[in-house]
Amino acid sequence: MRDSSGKTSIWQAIADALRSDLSEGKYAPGDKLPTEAALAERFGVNRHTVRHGISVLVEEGLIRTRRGSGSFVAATPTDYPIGQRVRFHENLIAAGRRPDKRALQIEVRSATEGEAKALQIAPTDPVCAYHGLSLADGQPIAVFESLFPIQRLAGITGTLAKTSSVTEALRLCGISDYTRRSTRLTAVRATAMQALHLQVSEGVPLMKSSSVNVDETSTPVEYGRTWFAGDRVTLTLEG
Amino acid sequence: MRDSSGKTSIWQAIADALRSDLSEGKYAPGDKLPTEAALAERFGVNRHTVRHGISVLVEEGLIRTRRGSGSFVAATPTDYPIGQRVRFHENLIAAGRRPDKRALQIEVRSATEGEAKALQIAPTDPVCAYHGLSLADGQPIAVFESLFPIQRLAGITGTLAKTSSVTEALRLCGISDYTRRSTRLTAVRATAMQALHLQVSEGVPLMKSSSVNVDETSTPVEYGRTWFAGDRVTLTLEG
DNA sequence: TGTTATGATATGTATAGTTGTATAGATTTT
DNA sequence: AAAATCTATACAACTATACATATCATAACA
Repeated sequence: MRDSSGKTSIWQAIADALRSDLSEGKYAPGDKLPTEAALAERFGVNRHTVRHGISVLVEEGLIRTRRGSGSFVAATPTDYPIGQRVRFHENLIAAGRRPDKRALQIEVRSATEGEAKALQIAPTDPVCAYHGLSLADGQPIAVFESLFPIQRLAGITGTLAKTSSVTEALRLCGISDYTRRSTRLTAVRATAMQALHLQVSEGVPLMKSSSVNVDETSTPVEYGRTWFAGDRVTLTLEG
Repeated sequence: MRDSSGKTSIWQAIADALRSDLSEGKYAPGDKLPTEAALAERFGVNRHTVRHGISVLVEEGLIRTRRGSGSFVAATPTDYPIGQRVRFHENLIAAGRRPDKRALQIEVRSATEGEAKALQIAPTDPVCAYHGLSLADGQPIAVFESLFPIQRLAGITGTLAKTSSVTEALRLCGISDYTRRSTRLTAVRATAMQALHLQVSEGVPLMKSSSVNVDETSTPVEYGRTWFAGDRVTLTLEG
């Protein structure tokens, strides 16, 4: 059978079969694929052969697997424009996705030297550190840490806990509008904790963004660092 | 093998995260950690995985868990000096802790041979046996049994029931001061009953102290045996 | 007032299912 | 002969679910 004419290996045939299933919309993004055991039974092959086929699609970014849980259809990468006005919520709505944020930790601490410099405050001045997770259609796309100068934004700590929206929180502190002054991008490897939150493997490349947002008087109101999952987000720069 | 490949397991990442939280002082000793369910939600993993991470810190002695109550930051070991003058209350105050005693049982019985010898009384002479629990900041640190020669200390039984303080009870019996004549230390395993009171697992190591306190005339007034929880108390010997 | 009952909450335990990894061997292809 | 492919087996790691058991706060009750 196999050796008669075709040179395609079994694992390749399985990968092709699954790929066409996906392109035909048989499984929607986020859907759970049959278990490896079920697929092995369906194709009449060993489970390892199925795994080989699946690994190809994982490599292509079409499938995400989660140990103990199953294999899932991956969402297509999200376009995320970075320009003068960067708004997470608006950006994702514009990209046709459902945005969501999850607060991981909100604390008040003193700023480090570099943070104080970015925010143009005195070293060791208190800041509100907002640690969280950004999701698109329920899939995590970035972890972030936003720092706010408390002395300029009284009460923002309590506000963040309720809204989880930076724009909203700033508005309630009297900042009706803010613009991005600077953005710096680098590529880093995911730490174990970042990988855990982003549901990727430790060490995969992330895009790290360090940015400063200022109000109408050009006074820094937020210093944010965001780590985007490289295979789920495409940063776009206008111009 | 695992660390060479650079992959950190999830439970290890969680243990690391919690450990750094503790070392950063995010949670003070005695504080309650978030529930396992809350941590599982925060990390986006199953509760069992969180439990695995927590169990590591429990093993390290950084965390104590209490079924039905929660997980708590373990208090650092209490320094307990043993010298000429040993006063439970004073010792713990000096260590910056809140002392407390809980009487478990107070009975009058006849002394055993060894007890009589230690107290220098006739065998089968009646003694007041004071069984109790010592706590620091609400956490049990020792179970003890104090024996008092009734014939020398009339009315001490009723006094103990009120004050629970050995020093106070002896003072009310005319013993204005007492000093320690001897202390013997051994290590034993916690019996089921001791483990229950100390809220530890059966079989964990305890430090057993057998001591004799004498009044100004060098007459024994108390023969005490104390079982300290090994991981919550550090006995210090001056000199 | 003090005791008991009750419900909500939290940890402990058990079982089963799923993906990840390792090892070994057989078969086919190069 | 060597490499790639596939099978077979076993175990580790994580998930999912259910239930047991301990604790705590509160209400009901004597």
